Amino acid sequence: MKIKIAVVDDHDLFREGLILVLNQINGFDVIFDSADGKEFIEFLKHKRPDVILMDINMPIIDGVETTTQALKLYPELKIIALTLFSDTLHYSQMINAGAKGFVLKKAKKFELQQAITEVFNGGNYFSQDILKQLAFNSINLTDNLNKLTNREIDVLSLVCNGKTSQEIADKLFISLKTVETHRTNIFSKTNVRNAAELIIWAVKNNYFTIE
Amino acid sequence: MKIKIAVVDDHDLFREGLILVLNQINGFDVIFDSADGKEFIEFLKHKRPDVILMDINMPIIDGVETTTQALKLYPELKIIALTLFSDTLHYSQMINAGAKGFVLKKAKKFELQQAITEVFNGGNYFSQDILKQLAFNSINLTDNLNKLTNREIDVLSLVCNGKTSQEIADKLFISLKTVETHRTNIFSKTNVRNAAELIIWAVKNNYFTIE
DNA sequence: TCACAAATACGGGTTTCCCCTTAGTAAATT
DNA sequence: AATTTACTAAGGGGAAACCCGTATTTGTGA
Repeated sequence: MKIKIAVVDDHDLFREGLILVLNQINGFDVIFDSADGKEFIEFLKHKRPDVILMDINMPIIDGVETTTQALKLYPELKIIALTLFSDTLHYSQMINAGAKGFVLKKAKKFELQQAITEVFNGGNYFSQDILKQLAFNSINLTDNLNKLTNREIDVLSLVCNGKTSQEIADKLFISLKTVETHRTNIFSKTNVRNAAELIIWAVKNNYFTIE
Repeated sequence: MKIKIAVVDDHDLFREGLILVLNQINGFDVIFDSADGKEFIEFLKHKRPDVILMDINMPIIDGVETTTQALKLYPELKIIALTLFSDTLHYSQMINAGAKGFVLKKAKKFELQQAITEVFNGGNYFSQDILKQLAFNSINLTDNLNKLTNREIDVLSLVCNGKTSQEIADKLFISLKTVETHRTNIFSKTNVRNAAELIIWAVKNNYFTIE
């Protein structure tokens, strides 16, 4: 019995290539692929893949949101985040959303194969780069008594992408005032004065990567 | 006679997949691939591909530098930039380096096929996304390429350190209004909207390093 | 079920930012 | 000598950001 895989990634060339790579592997079968989280959610109504590879950065609905929605409907789904980025912000969002694994796009075929197999068998898989990062941060940030909440991390992520408060409000479907509250709280927790300093803080603490 | 293609990209999964995609296409033959610009330059001593697909962001030697070096040695090489980024700075650098084409990684297989064929036949290929952006920014672009003045770089550096305009004014012994003028001019030259985006731009373009 | 943290939201006030325009001076270029 | 570029500066206006405090709802764990 082959492992049924779905691939959700907006980069067409990457997705097409990935499918060929996966189908070459014995025991793997890509049964669905899409450039779009919405299409994927639709697909789940008809069929359920064993393992899903999900890009984080996508237009319309991003990987975090897609994962959240999918798991709300079908909590038994096994989703692996497949991404360019290795910073804590990105993967803490994906882990909060319920991802079972996290593999970087720069990984080799073998690592991806291992991740899919592990997750399929009910386990987790997080790439070495990420585990290192986690270890580093847990040492570094425990002194930083004040942790950020999930929502604050969402806001932080968008601030770090240069978004204005209004844009953040629109994206998260919350009011401008709420975003401002989150910003203020983040500033006080991280001990910075403005968005510029926050970005610097986030990069320094490996919460965020500028690529 | 098949078109001999080389692929230089540090993302293993993407490269592997891309090779499979290209070899599926009739008349295409990937004869070399590498995660590393240096290795590619070495390879050119022995064999010469018809068309090269080159990633821009790579460790050690990036795509711009690799392209420059390769064309210095073998000016007849046909290099297509294959990249995640669609910002003007990235592709103007690649065009200056001598790239014959520019395709985004989010492109579809057909577009890449077209690009390779065009370039192989002595033409150029630039993706629609890029041409659109060029047209849109054509007024701004020539200014944008004019680098920042010394004073603007002073201000940029302080903005990137999270300083407010007043702090910058105090530090440089100039008036607040002058700092604001510099800021505005920097924004328009770099095509960003605010300090947050400027920091991201500056880091991306190696004007500034955090840490 | 109670307590508490988290997320949401508003009001009102201050500061900073951002944009547009104009303009003087000095230095470099043609 | 004339033109251009860089740096300086300012006014004015509107938008965002930032800083208080307060308050309701929701969810989770004790």
